[in-house]
Amino acid sequence: MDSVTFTKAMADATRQKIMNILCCQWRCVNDVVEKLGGVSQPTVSHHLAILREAGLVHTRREGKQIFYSLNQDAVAVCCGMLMQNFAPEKLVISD
Amino acid sequence: MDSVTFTKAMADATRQKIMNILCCQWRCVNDVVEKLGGVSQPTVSHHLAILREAGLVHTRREGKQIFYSLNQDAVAVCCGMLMQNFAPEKLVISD
DNA sequence: ACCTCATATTGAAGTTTATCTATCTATTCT
DNA sequence: AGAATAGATAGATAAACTTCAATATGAGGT
Repeated sequence: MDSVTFTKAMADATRQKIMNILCCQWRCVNDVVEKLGGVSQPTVSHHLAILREAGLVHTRREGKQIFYSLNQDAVAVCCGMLMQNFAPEKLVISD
Repeated sequence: MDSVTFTKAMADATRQKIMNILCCQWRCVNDVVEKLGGVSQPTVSHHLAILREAGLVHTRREGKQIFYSLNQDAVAVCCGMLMQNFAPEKLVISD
């Protein structure tokens, strides 16, 4: 994944709130809708699709429900990429 | 600076190209326009303003020219913030 | 004071994005 | 098979963003 796709996927307050909700736990779509508050289900579904297409979330179906969780590995890799591209002099390479 | 401002400022291909040009060196606006190619001076000026307002570039006036360079410290800090917020389980805390 | 050069600002056009309501699809239960 | 539920998709609208041409600002030189 490239750094533009990554930053575009993250460049929205609602999406970052969703990412926070999905950080460290699996949640079904309706849980996210309720936790967010004030955002419709289709809107949440749309944001989740963007995060999914960017590879930033894991997905798992369980009966009628679909669970999402944040892909922390992807976030970490992308942050590393940003550092390499845009802060190379600040990067500490460990051996 | 918050993570939404940071990712929004970075969420554009032209802006990331500009950031690359300004990485590790000072450049005046016209240099950036020429290095980019195919983008007008006002457009570059606009992108530089967005980066400036986000605190991602340093600025220095020298006669008629204004020089810009990438603020790698800010990038590094913001990447660290993203890691803390969205990849806490991947974060290694050194002592 | 005027002219020139470098950059910023303004205003407009076209595109993308976020959001909603309404509807569709897929799964489970009876 | 039919109803109910969870989530996705479609279509519409309004706001935000990118870009450019034209113009304004500001610094230096003549």
